[in-house]
Amino acid sequence: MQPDSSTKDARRTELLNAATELLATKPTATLAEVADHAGIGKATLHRYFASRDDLMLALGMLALDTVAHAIRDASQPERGSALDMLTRIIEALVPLGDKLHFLLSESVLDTHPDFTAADRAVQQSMLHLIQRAQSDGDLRSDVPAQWMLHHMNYALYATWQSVHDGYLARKDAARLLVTTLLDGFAAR
Amino acid sequence: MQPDSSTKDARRTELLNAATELLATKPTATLAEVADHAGIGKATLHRYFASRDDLMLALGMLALDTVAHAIRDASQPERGSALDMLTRIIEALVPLGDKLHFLLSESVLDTHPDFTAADRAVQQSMLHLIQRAQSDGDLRSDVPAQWMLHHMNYALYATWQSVHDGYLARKDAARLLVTTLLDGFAAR
DNA sequence: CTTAAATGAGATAAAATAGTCTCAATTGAG
DNA sequence: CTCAATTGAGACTATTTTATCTCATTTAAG
Repeated sequence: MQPDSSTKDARRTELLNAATELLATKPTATLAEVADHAGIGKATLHRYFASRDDLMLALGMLALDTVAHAIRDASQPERGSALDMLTRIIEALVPLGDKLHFLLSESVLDTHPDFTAADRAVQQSMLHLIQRAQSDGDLRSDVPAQWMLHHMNYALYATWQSVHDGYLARKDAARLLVTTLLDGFAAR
Repeated sequence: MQPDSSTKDARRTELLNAATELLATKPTATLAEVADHAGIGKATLHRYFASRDDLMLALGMLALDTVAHAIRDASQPERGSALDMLTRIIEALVPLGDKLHFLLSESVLDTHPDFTAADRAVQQSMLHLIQRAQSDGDLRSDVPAQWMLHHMNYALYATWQSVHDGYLARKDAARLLVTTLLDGFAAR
């Protein structure tokens, strides 16, 4: 009868997550492959997303939502310094590497104003956090915050990939990444 | 008359460089777009590379050759420590970021044994260099060399992109990347 | 159970892309 | 200059992918 909107939403999200999983590692996958991987018929896929472009936009938006949500959850501004917050955020984002793919290397999304605007907002909030850590004297001030952010984004993605490909233990990943970003590789 | 093989080779390489330029930022570009961007007709493109797959493989191989060559040139084993060599290599690789794209995120190439073997060889030589720098006490020994390598590869690509997109001065790039990798972001 | 909505499978149509072919124009070696 | 090779433009075909449509089956609310 009446479609239960919450159920339908959940199904839609599941579908998007399955699509993310596949497209993050094989961006050229066919819509038929996406439907297969999600375990649904391609007709159904089209009922949820009229075109490939629609799907890509939804994927970008979900990625953004998920990341933004993780950042909010990990922030807990009342607890700890800006650097502590950043550390918690990094730990929270490593498992979301497949979503990050859409924020870093999906040039199709660059043409969607909705997406680019929302993306800018998320990046901006991260930038402010980095700048606060610089003011606190916890992060170097002789390195541009913008650079740190960009570098961090790619490092997050690379780390997720290491875990995904089986070269790095999931539980080691965040710690290794944080020490790499903060302390670098040089021996002291 | 007789085709001058060196001229023809040079033209082929120019073609590949143009293709690299486009496909590194827009991996889904059409063959017609590739031909356009290279300033040639698509018929000619097909005369050099029978299929898209052929082109991709040639791009991967050129990327590998270029990178391997840059590494050899920058090495100069007689001059300086392993860490010095690594630093020179990083400086040399930043401008080759578009080539790196094919070594990092072109899943099509994973199915070409020729490519994966050659890639493995290059990565292996870099790994040995990192391990030497660890033995020398110049790089931390409590961080896996394999991880450093993987992280470095992505950092190189991210840096090239920053320059390419105009967010980072070409002349600042290598220095910033080296200090990031070696010293990290934490204030001392 | 009943029934309307949602789904899957696959046929089909439409569109995009890859790849082939022809021919006139250009190039470059001799 | 001459001539054979190479090229570019675009028509054309083949193939792949996207998108639509139909209909029998499944699902779940009431």
